[in-house]
Amino acid sequence: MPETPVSPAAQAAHSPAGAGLLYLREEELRAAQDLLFFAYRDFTGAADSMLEELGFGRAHHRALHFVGRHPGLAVSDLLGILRITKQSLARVLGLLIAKGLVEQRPGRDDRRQRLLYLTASGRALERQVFERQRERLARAYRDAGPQAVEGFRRVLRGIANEQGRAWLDRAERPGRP
Amino acid sequence: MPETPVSPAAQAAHSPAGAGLLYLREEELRAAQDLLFFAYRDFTGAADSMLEELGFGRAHHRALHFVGRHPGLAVSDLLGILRITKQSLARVLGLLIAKGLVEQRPGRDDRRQRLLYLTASGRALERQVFERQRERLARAYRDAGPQAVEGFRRVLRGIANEQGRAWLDRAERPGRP
DNA sequence: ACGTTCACGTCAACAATCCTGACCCAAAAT
DNA sequence: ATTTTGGGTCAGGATTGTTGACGTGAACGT
Repeated sequence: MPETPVSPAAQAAHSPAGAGLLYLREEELRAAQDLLFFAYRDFTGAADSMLEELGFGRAHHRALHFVGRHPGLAVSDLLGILRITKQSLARVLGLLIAKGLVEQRPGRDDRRQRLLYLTASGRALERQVFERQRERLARAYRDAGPQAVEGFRRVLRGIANEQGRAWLDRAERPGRP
Repeated sequence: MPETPVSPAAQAAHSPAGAGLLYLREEELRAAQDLLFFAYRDFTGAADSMLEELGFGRAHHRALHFVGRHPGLAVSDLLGILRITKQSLARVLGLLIAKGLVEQRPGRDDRRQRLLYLTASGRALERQVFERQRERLARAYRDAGPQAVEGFRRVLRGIANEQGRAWLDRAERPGRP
């Protein structure tokens, strides 16, 4: 007998009287604001001192990170991910390129493009910065367990918009989203 | 027969050959970087246009939010939450106070303190901004379901540091953390 | 071939938000 | 009485983001 597909919310609605929807209460949603703030604050903060020593800031890290995640990323795509103007990115990217961490190559299909790649030293640096964040993340994952991690991923994915999800998917399956 | 307490990570380790630790692989951790970025980007972005119309920015929103979450918050505590200097906060808070959204009252136990409260209009505004973020969050929660939400909370809580967790706990049980 | 559009780059000035250092007043602690 | 602490102010500087304008050359459409 095939089971009828039921959404997670619908499943919860079937649990003991009304209790199933507690997680949608205002207080729960407000707590999420706090959770996101503190987690993001501390996650990004973990890399700050290292970035600072190198004369970089978070903006540089973000650029470095996404170029590393998507080798051959087009400038316009990076703009779309970071949600900043090209002038703003130019300053940040210019420094990364000047420092030999990022390189640009003309696109094969469109020679106007300046596809972005991390250099070997760029990858090395990105890895170093990643290590600063990794331990915090791994510990949180281990403490929470795989089921919780799956839930974490599902919810965050749902908070991100369509474009964000497309890039998340692409990171798993290389190719333009 | 009482069950022996087993940590979530240990439970996972007992699952089919090695698969239990997949969620701690580097690629999984890297994906978390992306997830956090996109979710936070879009979550905070949801309120930006409203804030801008009012002549405020994210810094103002953060201050407004936490004063609302913790009525009677001391200035030094807000500094500790936001991780900014008092000079920086002074500008932001000064505007909120000037606009009649926040008020200060001397502490009862320590008259040097300037305890912070949202005014009625401050609360009204904070609620309006919250509504901008709420729907996105609620939809993500509904889609993911209560189990996933619990997981989300557990992991984010684990990413935040001790101080963050203390404030998270206090938001649930009013009182200084 | 030519006109238009597009990817990216540059220059410039300004804004939001954060920092450091210094100094001050008054309350609290020693 | 002296020292420490909570909060405030002044000032100058840094990071990162914005807007507008202009330019080059590749790609596209006619």
